[in-house]
Amino acid sequence: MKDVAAHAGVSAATVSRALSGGRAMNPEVQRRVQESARELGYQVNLLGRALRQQRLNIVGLMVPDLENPFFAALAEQLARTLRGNGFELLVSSAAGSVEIEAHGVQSFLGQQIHALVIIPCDELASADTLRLARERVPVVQYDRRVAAVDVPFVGCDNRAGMELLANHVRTADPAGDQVVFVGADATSSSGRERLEGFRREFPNAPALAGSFDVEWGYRAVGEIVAMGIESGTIVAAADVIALGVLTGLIGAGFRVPQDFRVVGFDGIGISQFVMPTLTTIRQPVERMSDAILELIREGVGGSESAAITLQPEFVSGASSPS
Amino acid sequence: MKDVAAHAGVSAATVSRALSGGRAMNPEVQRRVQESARELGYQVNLLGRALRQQRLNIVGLMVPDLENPFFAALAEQLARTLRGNGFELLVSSAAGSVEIEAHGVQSFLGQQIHALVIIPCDELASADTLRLARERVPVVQYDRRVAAVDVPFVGCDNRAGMELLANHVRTADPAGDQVVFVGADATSSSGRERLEGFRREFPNAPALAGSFDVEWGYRAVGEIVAMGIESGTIVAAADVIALGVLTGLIGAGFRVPQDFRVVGFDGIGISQFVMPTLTTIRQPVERMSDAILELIREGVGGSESAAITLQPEFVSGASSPS
DNA sequence: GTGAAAGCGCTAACAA
DNA sequence: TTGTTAGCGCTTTCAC
Repeated sequence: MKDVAAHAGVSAATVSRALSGGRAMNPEVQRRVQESARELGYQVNLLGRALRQQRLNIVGLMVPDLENPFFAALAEQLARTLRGNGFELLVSSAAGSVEIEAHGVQSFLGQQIHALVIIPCDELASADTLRLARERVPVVQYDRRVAAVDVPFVGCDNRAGMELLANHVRTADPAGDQVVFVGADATSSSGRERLEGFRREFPNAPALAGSFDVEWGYRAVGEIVAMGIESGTIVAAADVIALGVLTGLIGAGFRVPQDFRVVGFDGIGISQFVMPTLTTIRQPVERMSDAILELIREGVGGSESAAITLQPEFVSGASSPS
Repeated sequence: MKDVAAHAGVSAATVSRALSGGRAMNPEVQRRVQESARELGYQVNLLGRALRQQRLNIVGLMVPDLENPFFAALAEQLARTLRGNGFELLVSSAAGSVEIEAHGVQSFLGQQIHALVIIPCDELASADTLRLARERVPVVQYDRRVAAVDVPFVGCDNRAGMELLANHVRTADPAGDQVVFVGADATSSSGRERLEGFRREFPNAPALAGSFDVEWGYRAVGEIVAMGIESGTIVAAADVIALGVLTGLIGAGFRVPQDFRVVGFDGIGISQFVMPTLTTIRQPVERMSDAILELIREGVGGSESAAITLQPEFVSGASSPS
């Protein structure tokens, strides 16, 4: 920076003003400084700036698992939204572990990020991490909620989504054949709420519990067959699970949708193009990202934490390629 | 930090020593300082530390697209490897754009990251970004290579992988029925090398070009049908593409593997559990991550850039769930 | 409109 | 072994 100042024949303060562009100044001088900077290949040290300003214009996103394509899609969309508004998004994965999550959040905090967006790993065990983070920086919970901690939340209405799915299932199959729920772990709010939503609609249908990944859906088919069920509708708690279910069904020789109908939840990323007739519930990812941006801008001030629950929409199954 | 020093009755330098744990010191004092720190909820400001030390123990990973599950898998594995060795991995996505990639890399550099790992967007247009980064920090190219720039590379031998696939295809189908390649864009080295590998094995087979995503595989089925092909083996340049192909085939009423066999490439993440009979080539992700760690540790010093090309392995198609 | 100077939080060299 | 001091690169008063 000193070099640029010398090269342009001004002081370091002027270089700073010329490049950060905040205050009014002689445009001719500004141009000269910018040219010198380019010529010398100078690039501001964000650490120096952040140390002085006490904040970096970076938002951290902590996800439970990057290999879940729904989280990847959330990350991509959030990055897009923030990028258009002067922020950079950096993503870190907890790899399913509460300890790694805690450690990663600590690292984010140490870097003086502007805000933290977190999809908590565990409805209970992530609470301490959230409490800690909230003392230092604006925090938003995304998609999954730790209710015990007073931190704003943005997500979709999982129970309403299940209601939409249930209506579809009943319409498509008024005879009321077998319905099975292939759920995820109940240690996340989304998993629990979707199970509750399903139970309210189909109190007597069997519900299996697993995790949010393809493998579980694949294995669940074995369990369903073992129950003696050979046709019906399978409601998966997420599209990744539905994908595994479809794979398992076809591998086991069933026909879709003749033998089994499969519906999912999330409606995003890869699943949009997976298999025929995957009907799903689409989460309003753009609006959720916008809501997060808004919270971050406000600094997530009050002790009165917002809980922004947006409405998902029904998406009918894809047809085959022409 | 001053507060902790006062609380423990020592100087700031001692607090620093006690918490970063580098130098020898009175263990009793160290314990006291650590206790004070915990009591006051003190956490080091990594910015201050990095500013002083001129480096952060963070490695940046720039990927073309987080929604590609193969890249997500690479990111997860790299994070795991680095985490075990004192580094933190932060991920940023270029969202398919060279401009966003350049901007993200600039941001990483401004943060004084310890090293940059990059899966370049474009075999040509990413060159400037690589050159710029290499001036400031150790850089490793991963999976895709910009040959024009002298920056070390870690990846797998795509041509050898295609050879393995070809052997399988010929064995499974000695009659030699129709083989079609559903490729990706040739603006990435992996896309180009896999196409070349295919061409060398099947000089006369048709090869379609598209992109590394599910949607393209799905659409490719339409093109194949339009060519009048109604059975054979489809070689996809990546598992994500194979996934789309399978979806398209089944949606169009074909049977797999009776009418069409499908093989993929990458062998990682979601694709491991997708559909029956998806045979693929598995990239040695763990060994690739280890190689990257090694390069980062060495500081990627010499002007003689390494090109570490590891051997992939053949993975036969999955069977159905029991 | 611009420069001089102070200081963000930390650590490394040196002195005690 | 510990304290003192200087300074990493930047921005922001406060004078001019």
